Amino acid sequence: MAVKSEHIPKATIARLATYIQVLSEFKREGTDVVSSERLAEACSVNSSQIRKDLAYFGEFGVRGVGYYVQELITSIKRSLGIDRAWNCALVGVGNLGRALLRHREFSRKGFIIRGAFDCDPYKIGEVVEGMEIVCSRQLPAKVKELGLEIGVITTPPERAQRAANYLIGAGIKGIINFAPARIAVPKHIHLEYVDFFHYFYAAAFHIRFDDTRD
Amino acid sequence: MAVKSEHIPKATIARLATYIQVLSEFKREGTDVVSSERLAEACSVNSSQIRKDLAYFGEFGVRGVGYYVQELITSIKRSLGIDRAWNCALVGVGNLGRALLRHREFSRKGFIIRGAFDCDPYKIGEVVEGMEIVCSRQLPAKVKELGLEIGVITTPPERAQRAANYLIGAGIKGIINFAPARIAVPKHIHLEYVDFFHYFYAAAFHIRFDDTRD
DNA sequence: AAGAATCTGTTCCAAATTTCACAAATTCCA
DNA sequence: TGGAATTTGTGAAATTTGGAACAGATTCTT
Ligand SMILES: NC(=O)c1ccc[n+]([C@@H]2O[C@H](COP(=O)([O-])OP(=O)(O)OC[C@H]3O[C@@H](n4cnc5c(N)ncnc54)[C@H](O)[C@@H]3O)[C@@H](O)[C@H]2O)c1
Ligand SMILES: NC(=O)c1ccc[n+]([C@@H]2O[C@H](COP(=O)([O-])OP(=O)(O)OC[C@H]3O[C@@H](n4cnc5c(N)ncnc54)[C@H](O)[C@@H]3O)[C@@H](O)[C@H]2O)c1
Repeated sequence: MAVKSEHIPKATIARLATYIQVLSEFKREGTDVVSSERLAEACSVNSSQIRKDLAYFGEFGVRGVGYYVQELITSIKRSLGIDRAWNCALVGVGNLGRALLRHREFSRKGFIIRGAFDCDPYKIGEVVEGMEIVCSRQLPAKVKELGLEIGVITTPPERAQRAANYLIGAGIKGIINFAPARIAVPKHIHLEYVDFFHYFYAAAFHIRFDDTRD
Repeated sequence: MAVKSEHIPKATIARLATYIQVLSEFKREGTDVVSSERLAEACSVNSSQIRKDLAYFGEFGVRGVGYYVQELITSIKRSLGIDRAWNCALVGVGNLGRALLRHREFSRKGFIIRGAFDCDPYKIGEVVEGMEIVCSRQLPAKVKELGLEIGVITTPPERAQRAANYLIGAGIKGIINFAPARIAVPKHIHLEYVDFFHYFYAAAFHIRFDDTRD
């Protein structure tokens, strides 16, 4: 994939995800071509922002016409590296882990949970959504065997570092941490934090202070 | 609460959430005082970033000393408007909705899910985590009765707009949308999108392109 | 076929955000 | 008590990000 520029802003990656979502809706509605202006409106961003975001990766539009919806979806997916499947390991099969396991959309979008790991002996052996829960100690073997690349941590926060250590030792390439705990990883491991409370805090802050401004 | 400045960057709000998380860990470990330098390291940010973020809301530190951990947690919480409880409505009690309902941490942090709504007749009447699922049509009555302020949408994406409409009609003040669909809301309603795929896309992108740079 | 209309890609400028650097405040210690 | 050692809060500099504007490419219209 040709990345034209060195560094791509985090915000651009976030917006590209939105573009895919909205473009998919357009496609479902039968829209074949879309202008940056129309896409911008649906995504609540500026149209030149969209054109600039896309320009990091190439030229995907046709002047005087716009963007072909399906083609643009494909191009963005290739740009993000999601034009192929990613094998994931889920560590911690509790409430949230189960919700993720049962969510069909993950595999549909190319993120396939191929291993479910827990350390609770009562859970090991249980089958959730056609997937047998195995002991965390089997991580190294399974990561190699199944080619797992992304680790998803849904353990309690105090166990997140240990789960990360297992994953890293097993040779995982990136980690998505749903537990509300900072964890330390070597520089070559990509780490994403998913903090639900962040969104609740932001909502509370804005509700409280946006319109009680007197 | 005294907000010193007009506009506060979204990124600042996000970081404040991280600061609370890390400070809580420090507190648990028995640390009473912390410098911006040490906090910065734990949060992987620049120390003057922290000082500037805090400066939006007031002066919470002591020169030559640092910040008193408990005091700073309290100050940040007050700054964000989470020094009180927020009553929430959960709309769509499926896999994800149940995970959220069962998650004790929400009420512990002051976000109390007081109403669970669904439109599936098979689910209405069921009790999850001590909460009876009621029909979405009861939203207006319940929002008033229970003083619900934040609506949490965990319906399928094609129902997200309808759920939002119910919530808005019922007089909710803000919405957190876990469904992967853009929704339209009036300007006075605060809206947060939670898109899990965003994190997976970002991970895929960085794993693929950070270290295959040749 | 020529001119009007449309819409992208890109350059240039403005605004916002982050980082640096240091004066001011506080503590510690001799 | 005074001077060294810390560490905050903040103004100024540097960097990053977003937006306006327009040349260049394409289609539409007559
Ligand atoms: N449930 C939610 O809606 C929700 C929302 C936001 C964040 N979270 C966070 O997600 C995480 C999981 O939440 P949950 O509600 O599913 O908790 P849970 O207690 O239901 O599940 C945690 C699971 O992790 C397993 N586990 C513990 N240590 C482990 C280890 N070292 N290796 C492998 N597995 C291990 C436990 O056996 C358990 O099955 C928590 O950190 C929580 O704070 C959950
Ligand atoms: N499960 C996950 O891990 C996960 C992860 C990311 C995103 N999401 C998103 O969260 C949403 C919920 O996912 P899920 O797995 O829980 O789906 P689900 O199908 O298990 O649950 C959806 C629930 O919403 C109810 N519902 C439908 N229309 C409604 C309406 N108008 N009013 C009230 N309730 C209504 C349904 O009856 C059902 O109980 C989806 O949009 C999904 O894409 C889920």
